[in-house]
Amino acid sequence: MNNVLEEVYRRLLAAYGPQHWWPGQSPFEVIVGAILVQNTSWKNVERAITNLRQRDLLEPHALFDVPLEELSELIRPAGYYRIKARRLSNLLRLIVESYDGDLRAMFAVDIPTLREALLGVSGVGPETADSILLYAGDLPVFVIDTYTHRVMARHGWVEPEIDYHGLQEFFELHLAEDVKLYNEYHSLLVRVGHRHCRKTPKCDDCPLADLLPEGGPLEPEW
DNA sequence: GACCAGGCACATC
DNA sequence: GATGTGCATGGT
Repeated sequence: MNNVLEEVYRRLLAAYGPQHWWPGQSPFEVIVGAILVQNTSWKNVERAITNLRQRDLLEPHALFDVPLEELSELIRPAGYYRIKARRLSNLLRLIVESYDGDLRAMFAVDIPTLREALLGVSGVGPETADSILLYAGDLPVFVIDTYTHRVMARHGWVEPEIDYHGLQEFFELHLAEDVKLYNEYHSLLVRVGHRHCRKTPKCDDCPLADLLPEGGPLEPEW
């Protein structure tokens, strides 16, 4: 434990405990959730997934066969439901047509190749792709999101202008390559970001408060 | 009623 | 290449 990332992780884990992200769900449910949760609270996503589960649609072929209009109604509670139905359909086409719906086969592909394939799907960006690789595929890929960026930049640990790949590299270079660690770390960053690192940060009683740079968090207008 | 939520693609300059 | 905008429901 000799770098700031490890210290931050220790504190977050001590403060919040394991987050158990995407517990008890199949890899396919994680994939569906990764699309549905885009810029949306998980609570809303749960309702949508419940609709799919009730109809036994949490399987690649079954869900791919649902007409787009019907699919969009089922996922409506998740918001952006028309665009997300399209995005889900795009991703399902890859899974069904390239891997015959076999997720084990898909995740057996080497990481860079699979990541590129996922990014080739319209509606799958870097965070969604990496969430799928880490949380559904159990592959060692560190997921970056807006909170990750905010927490790291506001504490002055990275340049605010750093991009997705740069930030991802920062984590992957300074941490042991460990799926469990990547999983827990990302979820803890979302947790602390949700509570404290908002547009108007509440830094009192934040487990990272005393690690703030002189003068408080940088760029508080984010 | 404003603001926010585990992004992404596309238009415009 | 940078910046702005649409997408939409549900909770605080």
